[in-house]
Amino acid sequence: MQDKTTQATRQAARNNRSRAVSADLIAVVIAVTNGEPRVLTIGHADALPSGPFELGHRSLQSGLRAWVERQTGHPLGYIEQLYTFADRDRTGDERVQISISYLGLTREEQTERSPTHGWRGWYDYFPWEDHRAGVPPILPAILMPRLLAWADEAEDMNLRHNRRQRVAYAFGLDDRDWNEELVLQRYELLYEAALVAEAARGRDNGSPLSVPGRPMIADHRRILATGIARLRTKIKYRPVVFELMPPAFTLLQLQRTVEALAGRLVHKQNFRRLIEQQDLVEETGETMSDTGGRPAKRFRFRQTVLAERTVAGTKLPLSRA
Amino acid sequence: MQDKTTQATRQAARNNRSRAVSADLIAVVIAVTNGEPRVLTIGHADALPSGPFELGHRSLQSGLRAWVERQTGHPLGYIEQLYTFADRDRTGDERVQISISYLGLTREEQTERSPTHGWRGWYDYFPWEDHRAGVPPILPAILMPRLLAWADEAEDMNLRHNRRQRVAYAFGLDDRDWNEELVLQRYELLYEAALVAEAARGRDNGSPLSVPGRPMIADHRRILATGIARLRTKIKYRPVVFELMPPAFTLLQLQRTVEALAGRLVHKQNFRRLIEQQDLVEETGETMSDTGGRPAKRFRFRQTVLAERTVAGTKLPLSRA
DNA sequence: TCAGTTATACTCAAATAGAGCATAATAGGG
DNA sequence: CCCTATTATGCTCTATTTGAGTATAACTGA
Repeated sequence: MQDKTTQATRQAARNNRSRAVSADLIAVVIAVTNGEPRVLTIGHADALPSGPFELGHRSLQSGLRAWVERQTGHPLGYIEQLYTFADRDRTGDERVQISISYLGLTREEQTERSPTHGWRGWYDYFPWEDHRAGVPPILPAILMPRLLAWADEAEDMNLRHNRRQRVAYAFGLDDRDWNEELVLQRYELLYEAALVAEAARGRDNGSPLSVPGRPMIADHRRILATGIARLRTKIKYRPVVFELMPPAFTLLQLQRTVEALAGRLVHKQNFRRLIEQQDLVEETGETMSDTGGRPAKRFRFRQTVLAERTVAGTKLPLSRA
Repeated sequence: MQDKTTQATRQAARNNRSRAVSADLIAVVIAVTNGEPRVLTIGHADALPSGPFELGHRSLQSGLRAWVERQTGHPLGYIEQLYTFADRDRTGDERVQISISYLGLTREEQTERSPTHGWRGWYDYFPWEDHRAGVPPILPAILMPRLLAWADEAEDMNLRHNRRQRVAYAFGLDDRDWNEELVLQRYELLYEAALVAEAARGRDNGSPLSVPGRPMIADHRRILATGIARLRTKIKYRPVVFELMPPAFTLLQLQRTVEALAGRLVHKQNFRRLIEQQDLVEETGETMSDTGGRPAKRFRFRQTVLAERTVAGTKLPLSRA
């Protein structure tokens, strides 16, 4: 049934030339604890869990789960693929390295401190991304002036104009709104403008400007940015937030989690309206009287919505204020 | 700066265990010609262009471009990554095969017929996906009865219920709307229910039911479904349709292209309203008097929107009728 | 009992989306 | 030249959806 062209192609896939490939699995594992989004790291909080895809692994996903558990002891729940990229291995040999990155969502267990891994607030890496308490001072004070200076230092007029527009768009300048999804674009601009530590590595320019945000090894911070961007996009149309919630929760807790992820505040009443009218949750019957004020009903996620609509829709109101 | 845990991890990536990996690049290349979406195929229109990622390739993308050009002579414009998956190589050796799939958008050049490749309407592979002329007869006549029968043949009550719900959701039964984005979910249901030819391959069940849609080798039809789903989703929030358009076009031509992709019709006046108010296009000044009726203005895509908003938004009105 | 705080129910207006009507500008056939 | 068919284009109208604000309700702690 298979024809010759096809056979030839598939045959080629098995011959020598493609042998020098190794595949790494890299995990961006997120939890939200006490209203802060956190990422699972290893080393000195400067690396994401990762390891090679091996013959023993039944699938990419199971290989990833195995690595994360081995390195951090933390079992993974929900995971989804982020992106695959290839790098010529920098250590000199002819090997080509393929990295397949995943986004994982869990809840941070009451685990012991460990020297080999830990949870770290993601805004440590991206301090300019948290707009819950208004625009972070670092933006107008440091980043924007430097970004604009970088844009203006371009010789070519078109390049200058292009840089300015990209900055304005990514950082919501002029009359534009801040778009919390553009995490990756912002990181890349900062990288291009050499305003993150990673940018200095390859080069020999000796200007170690004090530069914001904790760096990571290799391109791990970039991968983290990709994961954050994906998550910020996805919570708006899929019920993934619930992967980060305990079995029962109040609507305010749910709201705080969404706000933590989005890095911006939400209109409380509208948030409730949207959640309720979508039938995403049901009351447990209990009520919580924790932080002063009227006790809140507790809810649980209606697991059935996952069955009903495998690709269910969820909407979240992210106000502009 | 790097700590030991990390070094050890990255070291592991280079040792023996991960050596037996080869990476394939697979392309879903789409064009829209005469109001029909078409996919670039090789062989007897039963395979997607693909080939191994090799040392000579500068990047995954350039490797993909090289393979597509070599196999089809067709240069690629816009491409984006779709998904990466791994299979144990079925030919018996211990090799693990990683496939990285891409979506490419171009325009079909006035090329010669070729025995080794060609363009094929994508609805040949998914006849149930074209709802432009109403619900395709194949759905009520063949697929729905068989799908429901498949759901009911489950022993377990919960499984039965779950199957029914998935079918109802994916195919828009009862009061639900048809959701054109669920291409992959529908294909997977049909696969599970053994209603596509590919499903019979691994098994020895000898019931070669007449089954709809042209099959492809391996999992290529599944990859194509992934690409179609991605494209149908993406045209709603990114200005990617224009990659498929000639330099100048009328609004109706643009509309027909969108309809071809979405597999459903669009409200003409609202379509224009949306396109125009988003400043996506500008008049060329010319006018077309082709198919009877009042001549239409010709437009071109405002290339600057790509610069203005690297991740620009686009909205399209997909009516329910 | 009062002040502070959160929960929850509603109301209102602006923006968006879905549909339909009306008019304009062509080609082609009596 | 007039009439008909056909597509282009401009506008109106209504139902929804979204963003925001007001008004109560139900607790805790002083």
